[in-house]
Amino acid sequence: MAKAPILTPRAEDFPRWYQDVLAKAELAENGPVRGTMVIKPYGYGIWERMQAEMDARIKDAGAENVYLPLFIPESYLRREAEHVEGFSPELAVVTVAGGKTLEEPVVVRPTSETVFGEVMARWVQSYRDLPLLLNQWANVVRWELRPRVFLRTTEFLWQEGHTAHATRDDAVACYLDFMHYVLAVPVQVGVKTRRERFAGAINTMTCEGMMGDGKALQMATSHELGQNFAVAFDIDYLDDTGTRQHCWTTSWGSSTRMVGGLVMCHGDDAGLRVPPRVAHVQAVVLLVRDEDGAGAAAAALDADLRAVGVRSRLDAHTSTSFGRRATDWELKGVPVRLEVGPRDLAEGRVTLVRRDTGAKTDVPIGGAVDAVVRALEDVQAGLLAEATSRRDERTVRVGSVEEAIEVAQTGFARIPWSMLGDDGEDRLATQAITVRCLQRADGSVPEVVDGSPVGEDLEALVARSY
RNA sequence: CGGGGAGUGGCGCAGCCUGGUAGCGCACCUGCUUUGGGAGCAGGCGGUCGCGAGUUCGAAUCUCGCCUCCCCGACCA
Repeated sequence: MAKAPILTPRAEDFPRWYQDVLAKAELAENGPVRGTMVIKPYGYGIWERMQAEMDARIKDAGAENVYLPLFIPESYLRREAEHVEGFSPELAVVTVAGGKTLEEPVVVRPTSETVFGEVMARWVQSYRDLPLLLNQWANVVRWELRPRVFLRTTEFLWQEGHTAHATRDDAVACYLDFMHYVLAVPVQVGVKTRRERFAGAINTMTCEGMMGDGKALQMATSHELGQNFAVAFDIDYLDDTGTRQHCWTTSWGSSTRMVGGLVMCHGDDAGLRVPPRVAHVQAVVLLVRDEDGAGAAAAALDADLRAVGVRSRLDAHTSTSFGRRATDWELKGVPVRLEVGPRDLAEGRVTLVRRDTGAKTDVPIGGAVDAVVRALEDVQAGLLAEATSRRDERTVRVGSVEEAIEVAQTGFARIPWSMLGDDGEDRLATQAITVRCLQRADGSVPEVVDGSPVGEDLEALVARSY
């Protein structure tokens, strides 16, 4: 008799499946205030891995970490007209504190361009101070009407980089490598259209990933702020001729939304599948029954794995049935599982199970550690390959807005930008479809001049999105 | 803000119409038997039924008021 599925099948109701995975894999739950989330140890462990990998890349790119305040004077936001206009609907504002009504309300940061602007204005005096490359890890608050855990929460954790340059300069491009190499999510990099641009930027670039249901998720962004914030906050320097100049600034961010993207990109009907490089538990040694020395053998394998740097965990909770524990680790998406029981030991072997394919193989106990290390590499590559082929199969080049709407029901449509334009964007919007980004025909990022991407071969990547 | 629902052990729900000992599933605790794919049986812990007033001998249930939350319609990591 077939048992009821543990999770809602993805094909039946994808959003419900997503909720089920968050609960069953113990990633997060809702907080007491609508839109807030409690990130549980297993979910936070994944975020910590993301932070470690991102932080290393940010530092490689030359940026240093700082911490700026959570509270921002309301007047700061008003200094950049587009910025305040864009963010005001989602601001949380403190008007009472210390038992008194504040003379000037204080805003809980929705992002920190304004405080960075004020700080940079003081720190930058000379062209010798440039470029100034800063980053901070922080929480931010944007009051959400339609929250979804990890994907769109009122408070979220992120990394925000802020840089100042003497000339218009490239933003840091470490996201692509991180998404591809660590998260195994093949992202499309392009520029946002005017209407999707960050409030106050002259150009916004985005990394768009395709989820398991063909919808898009913006997984990171980077903004060229031009001289807008430099003018508003007097971020000036003296150049080598002694002339006062405005800086050019950028900002770029990635957030806990990536955890949601990870779930929706790699999860299957049996639960989460975590790519080994971002897995906080890479392998679990699952003791079947503690008989005939199986317990000692399992503990030894776990220790051997950790000795070679595999993030391994021993599950010797034999008071819980084997099947239950196997299912739970599958829900959590641990990439590789080693099953150790008396039956295996009698034959001098253990059972290795790959989470991505479900394939089971018997390996000699002496070669188990090497087999796990190899399997981790295979799972990493397998997940990337699977996500890439899905993206490629579901990305279709079209020649009309009607076709684009059709294709966007199941994936991404590529349509010549000249065929779409502002009117086309309106037509798509009525179907809940948006232009995710603009690219050149070869998929490269176009140049942006005076706020508009240029090139004869511009294409719009359109899709439904989260 | 406009339309539709719901508030009952930790979670998911029934009971309300027709007032009378507060119930079920999951989870949790104890014991025994189990353990190679979601264990079984037995016994247990846990709830001033969203808040306030009213009707009544008696209110989860009927009446009135209030509060909160959820679902569907414009922008954002």
